[in-house]
Order: sequence, then C-alpha cells, then structure tokens
Amino acid sequence: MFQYQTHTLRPLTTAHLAQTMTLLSLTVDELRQQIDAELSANPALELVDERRCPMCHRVLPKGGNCPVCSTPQNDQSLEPIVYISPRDEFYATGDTYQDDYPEDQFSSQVENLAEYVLRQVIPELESEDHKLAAFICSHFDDDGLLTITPLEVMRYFHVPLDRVNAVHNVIRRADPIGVGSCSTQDALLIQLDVLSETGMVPVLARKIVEAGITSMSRQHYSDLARQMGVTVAKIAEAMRFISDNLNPFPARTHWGDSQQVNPNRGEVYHRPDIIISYLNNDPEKALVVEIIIPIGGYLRVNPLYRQAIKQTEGETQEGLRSDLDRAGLFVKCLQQRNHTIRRMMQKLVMIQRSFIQYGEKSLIPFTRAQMSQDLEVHESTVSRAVTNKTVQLPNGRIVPLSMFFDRSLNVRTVLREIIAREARPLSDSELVEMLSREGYRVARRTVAKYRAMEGILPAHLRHPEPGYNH
DNA sequence: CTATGGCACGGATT
DNA sequence: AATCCGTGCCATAG
Repeated sequence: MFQYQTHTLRPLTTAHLAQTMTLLSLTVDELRQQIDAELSANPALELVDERRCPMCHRVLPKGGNCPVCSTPQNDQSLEPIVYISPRDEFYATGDTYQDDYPEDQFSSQVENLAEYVLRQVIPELESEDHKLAAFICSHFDDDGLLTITPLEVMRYFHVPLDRVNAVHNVIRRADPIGVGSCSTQDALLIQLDVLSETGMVPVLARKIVEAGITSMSRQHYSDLARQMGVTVAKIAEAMRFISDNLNPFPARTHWGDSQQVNPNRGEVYHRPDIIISYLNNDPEKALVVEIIIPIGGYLRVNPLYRQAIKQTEGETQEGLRSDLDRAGLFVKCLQQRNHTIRRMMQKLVMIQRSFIQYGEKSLIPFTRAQMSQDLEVHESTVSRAVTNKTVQLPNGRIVPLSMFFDRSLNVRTVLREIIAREARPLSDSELVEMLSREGYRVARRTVAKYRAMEGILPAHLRHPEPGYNH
C-alpha cells in the first residue's frame, strides 16, 4: 500500500517524481482508492462537485450536456480529441453500478464479481455461514480464482474444515461456474461436474483435465495420447470439447457478454481506464478519447484553508501548511499523470487509427521505446502508463492498453485468416510462403509459435472434412 | 523424408 | 537487470 511520509513539509522534487510515477501506473479503480484515501486524510484537499465540458470547459448543468458543445460542430478534421473525463459511475457494459453492500467491505477490483456471487449463494446458506461466504468471495483474484486456501479460512474463523468446504463448494457452483476454485484445474473439474449433470461429457475430457494440466495447455497432444492409450485424433476431439465448453478462468467469460465469440486471449473485463469512440459515432469522423478519472467533479486545494493559514501562527500553522503542501502536491501529481496519459493517447491514437477502425489486422507494430522517444520522456514512464490499463474500443471491446504495443498481433491475425479460409490444411512452411506473399516475413519456427498462441492445431490435426469454410 | 515441437541463444524490450 | 521474442538447430513422430 502506498503511504505518505507523514511530515514532509515541502514538496521535494523527488517526492513529486515518486508520487507521479505511482499515480501513473494506477488503474481507475486503484486511483479511486488513492483519491478517497487522500480526501479523507487531508482536509486541505477538496472535491468540487461540478463538471466542466471537456471541450470548452464551461460548467455543465447537473446531469446535462454542454449547451454549446453537445452537438459538435461539423468538424471535418480527423485530429483526435483527447480529454480527461471525470466520472464516477460504472459504465463498462452500459449498465449502472449498484451497490447494495457497503463499499469498503470488499477490495476494489473484483468487488462486483464478489457481490454478484455472494448474492447468489447467500440464500442457500445458513446464516452463520454467511461470513464464511463473504470472506471467500472477497478473496477472488481478477480471474475469479481464489487467492487463499480453505485451510486458511478454517484457521481464520476457527471452524471445521468440512464446513468451509461445504460453503466453498456452493460458491464454486454459482454462476460463473468454477468461480472461487483454488486452481485452474479445480475450476475445470467443477465445470465438468456441473456439465455432466445436464448433458454428456466425454470421459476422455475429464481424464485429460485430471492428468495433465501442464501438457494440456501446451498442447502436447502426442504425449497425452500415449499416456491415455488413445489416438491423437481422439485427444484433439476431447480438447475441442474442453476449449468449447470449459473456461479455466471463470471470471473472464462472465463479464464479456458483449463478445462471447472471442475465445482467443486478449479480452479483459474490467471497467476501462480509457474509452475511445468516434465523434457522433461516425467512423468517418475524428476519434474521441476519454481518459477516465474516477471522480465526479474535480480536485483542488481548498481556498478557505489557504486563507485560514494566514490567520494562524506557530505550531498550528506548521500543521496546516503541511496539509496544504500535500494537497497541492497531490493535485499537481494528478495533473501530471493525466497530462502524460493524454499526450501518449494523442500520439497512440493517431498512429493506430487503422487498428481502432479496422481491427487487429491493421495494428502497426510500435514499441514503448519509440513512444518514449516521440514523447521525450523516459521509457519507464511509458511503461508505467501502459501496464495494467485497459481501453474500450469503439466496437465495445475492452482490451489491455498493452495490445497497442503488440509486435506480432497483426501477423497473427493474418495467419488466423489464412488458416480460416484454407482449402486443405497447410503446413507451417507453406504458411510462411502465404504470409510472405502478403508482405509478412517470418521464420517457419515462428509460425509454429503463433499458431500455438492462437490455439490453432498443427496441420495434420486440423479437420480436412467439411467443417466450416468460407 | 517432412512436419513439428523443445531447448536455448542473442538481441530487443521493459 | 530481468524478461520477452524470434529464430536456428536438433530430436522425434508419422
């Protein structure tokens, strides 16, 4: 946890840097925590409940749009509009954020998942088990897996392990099935259990999951085949079932209702830190980039406080001044953070416009290092600004910001397309040929790696029969 | 003999 | 300084 040195009187430049860097790397949720903490700790800091139009900076009427800018001018310029957007509501999938439970009961990021699961299981449990359930639910990680063990829960509450396990099992069968499992393997097993209650589950699928989570994820089909004593094709079939019906990370399917059709990695389901859209929703128009700060209104140093300081003396004044300095520093750091991100997004959006508009195929390989040169900041600054942040694209997808810096995503996408429309299974070396024809020069070995990344089987295991072809 | 995966190396990236 | 990524070489399966 981030803590202030309690009595730094003047904002040293090192403190500046340290804090700005810290703030820079925070996601909206974490930033929210920081701001809340700072607000309650420091009386000199004030949250002004007033919004200004991001375009023209006029004060907005409550809940309304800017009378001047709400219908943006017929702006033909494609220059992206980048602005800081103060908002505190939950907007990820358009639904409103509900909070039936006191906020600080759970930790920030998985708060909604925790509540969602808890709400389901509460009715099924005896009331003395509620606290167990709440405790377990508050220890989900981002993927919906448990960060603690049942044993720890047992020790914490001094209750029999059986009871913990009973509660635990109820939770794991709740909606994102497998949520709260201790490992990906556990999650898969529970999902198999639940599935087998309703429909058919290939025996082989279960055996694979039980046996080799490691060789499974790396697609060692032949190893598995030998181990199980069946043909490789059978294994492939079972794996298909697994990847179609099971999910090792329960939380990920659940929040992605908009696009469940993307089993490939890359999707993230948190509230985004940045939202990109088209002006007037028109793909021909400029891009609008909102950088979210998780408060309504804006922060400033309380002017009354500044006056009060002049009327006091001695010790009290020292105390007040320290608060004042800290508040000023905080606001300044926040501004700096926003400024850096704003500049970065401005650049990024201009470079990756085609990616945003036309999809992964058009992603231009671009590194953080190049970005840092363009922006004339240190590489680590860019790095911090990028990691852990997520972006909502105009089509509604929420992806990690780091995707904008993926060196091979475009090639992988083209590769996927080639394979999708291939008439017969092409070997890796043939794929190299196809790719180079489209202008992508990669080694044979690399194609194999990309295939693995995309979860595509090797040529001799791809069905030549009428599956799907365009 | 061909296709593919493992290991490891070097250079780029973070 | 640590990590990631593309690639070459070699072993193995078919």
